[in-house]
Amino acid sequence: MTQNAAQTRSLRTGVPNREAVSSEASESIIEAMGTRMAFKRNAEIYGENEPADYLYKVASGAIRTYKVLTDGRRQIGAFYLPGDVFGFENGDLHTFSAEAICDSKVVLIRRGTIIGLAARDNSVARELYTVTCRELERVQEHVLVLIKSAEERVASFLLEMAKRTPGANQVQLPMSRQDIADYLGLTIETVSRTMTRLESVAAIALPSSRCIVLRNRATLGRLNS
Amino acid sequence: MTQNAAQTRSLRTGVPNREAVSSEASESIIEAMGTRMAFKRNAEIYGENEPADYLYKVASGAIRTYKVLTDGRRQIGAFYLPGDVFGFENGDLHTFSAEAICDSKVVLIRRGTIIGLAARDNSVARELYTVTCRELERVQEHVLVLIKSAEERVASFLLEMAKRTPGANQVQLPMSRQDIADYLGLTIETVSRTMTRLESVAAIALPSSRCIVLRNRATLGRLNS
DNA sequence: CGTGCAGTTGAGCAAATTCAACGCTTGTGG
DNA sequence: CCACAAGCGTTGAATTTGCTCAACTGCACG
Repeated sequence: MTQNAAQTRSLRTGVPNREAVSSEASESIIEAMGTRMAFKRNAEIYGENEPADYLYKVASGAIRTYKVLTDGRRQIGAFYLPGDVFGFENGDLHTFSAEAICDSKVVLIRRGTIIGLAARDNSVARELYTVTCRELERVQEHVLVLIKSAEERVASFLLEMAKRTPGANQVQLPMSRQDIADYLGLTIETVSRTMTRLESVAAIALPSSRCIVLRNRATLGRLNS
Repeated sequence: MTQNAAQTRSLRTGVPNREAVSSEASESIIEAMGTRMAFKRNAEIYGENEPADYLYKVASGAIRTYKVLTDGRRQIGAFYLPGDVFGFENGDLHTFSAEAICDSKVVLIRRGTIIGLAARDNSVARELYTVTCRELERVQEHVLVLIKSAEERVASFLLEMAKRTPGANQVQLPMSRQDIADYLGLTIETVSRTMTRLESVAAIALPSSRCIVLRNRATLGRLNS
C-alpha cells in the first residue's frame, strides 16, 4: 500500500516524453513553488462544483476523481499516480471530485500563480497546454475502453496500470474492486469474475487480490484494441 | 440533409460563452486566414496517423471523427456541426480520422500559422487553450454517456443534439443510425428499437427517421444524468 | 421495374447485472 | 484471548439487457 512512496520521477509514466526537458523544468516549478499536503485514505481533496483554486501533483499514493450521478452510480474519471498532475479545469469550478485512494501526499500550487506565470513565460504556457492535451488523450483512451467487452476492459485496465507502474510485470493495485468497476463501467462482481477468468487462462496471476502479475501480455493485448 | 447550410454562428452552441468576445475574435481569425473547402458526403478530410497540418472549422454540413479498432468495430469520437473546430492534436499526427457526414464546407488553416500566432499573440494562445478544454469537457461527457443504459444513451444523445441545434424542439439528424450506434457504443438495431420505444412513450416523435421532435424533455432528462 | 441502401422488427442467444450467500481479513470490545 | 462485526472480495443462480442473425419495408436511383 505504500510501495509507491519512493517514486518521485517527474513525468507521468507511459507517455513518450517528447519535450521531456521543458516538462521537467516547468513541472518542477509546481513542486518548487507548491506546498506539500498529506491526505488520509478516502479523504476528499476537492469536491465537485467547488472553486478550482489549485493544481495538484501526486507525490505519493494514489488519487481518484469521480462524479456521482443522480441515480447514485459513481463514475470514476481517472486514477492519478505519483508524478501525475490533476485538478485543472476549463472553468472556475471542479467538474469532478477528488479523493485519496490510500494515504497520499500531494503538492498544491495556486492556479492563479500558474496562470500568471503562463501569461509571462511561454514555456509555462506551453507546459500547461501539454498537460491538458495529455489529459485529453487519456480521456479519449477511456472512451475507447468503455465500448469494449468486460474482459477487454479489464485487460486494458491492467495493461494501463502496468504501463504506468514502472518496472516488472507485477502491479500493486492501490484501488478496490469497486473503484475499478466504477472506472470501467462494470459491476464489482463482473470485475472479480473477469479477473478470475484471466487467471484461469494464465493471462495473469493473483498472489493476492491487490497484486496482479502479468503472465501473458500477448493474451491481454489481443483483448485490447 | 442540407438544412444546416445557412447556419454560420461563430461559437459552438451549448457552451456558456464566457470569453465570447475573444473567442469570436480569434476564432474568426481562422475564417479570415483560412481557405474554404468543400467535401462530398463520406469524403475523407484526414486519416488516422496522417500529419496534422491543419485545424478545421465547420462552415456547413456535419463531420464525424472516428477510429477503426483491430476487430473492425468503428468508434466515432465526435460529431462536429457548423461553428465547431476540430482536428487539433497533441502530437504531429491525427489520432482519429475525419469524414464529411453529408456534403459539407470546412475552413482550413495551417496549424503552423496558428501556433506561430499563438506564440506572439496571447489571446490566440488562450483561445487555442479554451478550444482544447472545451474538447476535453466534451469527451468527459462522452465517457459519462457510455456507462449508461441504451435508453439513457440515446436520450442523452438526442438532448445533446437538440442543445447544439439552435431553435425548436425539432432536430434534423445529419447522421445515420449506424453513426449514432458507433458513437454511443450500441448496435444499429438497439438504437432503432430504443428510438421506437421513446416514441411509444411519447418522449419523442419521429416524423421521419432523420427528424426527431422532442416531445417530453422531462422524460428524456430523467434518463439522462 | 429491379437493385441497393437505410431503417425497422422479430426470435434466439450471449453477456453482464442483480440478488444472495459465503469466506477471509481486520479491527474492536468484552 | 476470543467473539463478533464490518469491509472486501469471490462465487452461484436467476434475470435482464443488448447483441446476433434474419427477414422485411420503404425509398431513391439507375
